[in-house]
Amino acid sequence: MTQESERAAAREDNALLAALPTRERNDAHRASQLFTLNFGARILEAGARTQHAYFPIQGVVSLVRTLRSGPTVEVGVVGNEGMVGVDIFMGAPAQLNDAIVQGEGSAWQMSAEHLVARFQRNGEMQRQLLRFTNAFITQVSQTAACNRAHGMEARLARWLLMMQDRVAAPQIRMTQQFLAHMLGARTASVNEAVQKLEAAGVIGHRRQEISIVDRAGLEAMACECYAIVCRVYEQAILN
Amino acid sequence: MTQESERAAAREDNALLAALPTRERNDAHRASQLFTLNFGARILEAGARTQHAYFPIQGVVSLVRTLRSGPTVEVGVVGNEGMVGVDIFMGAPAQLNDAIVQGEGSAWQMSAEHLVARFQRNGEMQRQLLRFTNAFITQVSQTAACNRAHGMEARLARWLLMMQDRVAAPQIRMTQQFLAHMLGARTASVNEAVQKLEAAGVIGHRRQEISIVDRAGLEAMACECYAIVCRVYEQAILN
DNA sequence: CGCCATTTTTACGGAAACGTAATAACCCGT
DNA sequence: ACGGGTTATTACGTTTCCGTAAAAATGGCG
Repeated sequence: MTQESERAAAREDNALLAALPTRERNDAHRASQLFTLNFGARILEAGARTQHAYFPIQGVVSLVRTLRSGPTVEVGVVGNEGMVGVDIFMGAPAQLNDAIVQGEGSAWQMSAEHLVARFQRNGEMQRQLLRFTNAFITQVSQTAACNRAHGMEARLARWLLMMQDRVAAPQIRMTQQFLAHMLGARTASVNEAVQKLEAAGVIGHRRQEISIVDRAGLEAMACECYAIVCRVYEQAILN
Repeated sequence: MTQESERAAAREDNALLAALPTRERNDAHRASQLFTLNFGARILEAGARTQHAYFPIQGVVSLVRTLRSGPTVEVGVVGNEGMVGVDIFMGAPAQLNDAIVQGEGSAWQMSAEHLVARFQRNGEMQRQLLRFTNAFITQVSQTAACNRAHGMEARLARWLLMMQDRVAAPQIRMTQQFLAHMLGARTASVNEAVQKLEAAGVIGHRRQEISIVDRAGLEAMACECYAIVCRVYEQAILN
């Protein structure tokens, strides 16, 4: 089996579920429904009790915090490698992030009750969920530091790379306005950064779309945070 | 029992352990040693396998991320209400934050093995640990957004308030240099902010020390993040 | 094919923080 | 009371990003 087909195969199921023993995996599937991730959909709402968890098969979900003072900031991003709705099994009454679909695709949707039941069986499912949650904590930590220390350009480069890893396509579709919401900045600032990256020859762009032209070059312009988060997820998924 | 003495009583044990049923609580104590939190001590090291968890009784521990590019940034802070070393039961090989003692005091130190064993008993201990971890995720998320959106002055005010809640003393001792490391800024920038807060009459300060003069005033100058994180911890600790 | 709403790009003054580094204040120990 | 090292403060030019808003371009639809 080539690397190519392995990658394709991996995208046929959520990686977290795929890592389960066959029996648990089938059980998880039976307890779930396929759910379409439509661009822009808010699948979790800040402040509301979380009713469902989502295990993305394809597509990307951003966890976004809206500040009273106005701006919104993305604190983490979840794709095939993880799940959305950790608060369910963490015993929280609610969570404070919105979860917004960034990249279209599909996900397994599991009710809170079903998820809790499976978590409490203390098996591989629990183990995988916790490992993922820990990796997620690392991602958010890194974002916290990154937001303090790194400039727009490097942060944009990181964001594009993380997004591409999860949509597995050379182009990324969204308005710069939307991107600005994710990065917690002005549209104009994002635009400036986009143009700098383009001038450097690492990305191309047109209305509603950015494409990665020179991945290695883009990685070089991204902050260390990209590599760090990648590594952490690799470790979390390996058994 | 007055509120005063209740508060004092609460500080005789770590709140997370104190919330356990007597039997589990005693068991946790037996599996732990009292550990002195000395100012500046690094009780967890980034990249190293976490050998011990710490349940602060008094004192404060900061979780700090060091970026390759130089600066250090605090991503979260833990006191009496929580514990340090969540990665142990989250099944991680290591974590990427340093844990540094910010406020002197003491803590229960429990070995990773003991903690894992107790976590896996699936009882109230597990439940409390997970609830705390979720609150901690919220804190880090908030910090991520805060670092992007709020200015030095507001962030400093928030930091002072959070620190004071955890040391339960009117003064906070540390150099502005140290503070700058926490806030991920220059000493000079911190100094400027300190002076502004002092000019506003909400804090006083002298070498190695900042004291809170007008708490309500300071709260008014802090960003929303302070109140949000407070509320989340309250909810996590209530059963 | 041209209109129109959306999206992108440009513009400009200003605020916040930075890098660097020199100077001043403070306090401990002798 | 006097050093001397640590800590705080001030200084200055520079960069990055913000707020606001106007101008330009893009592309779908009639």
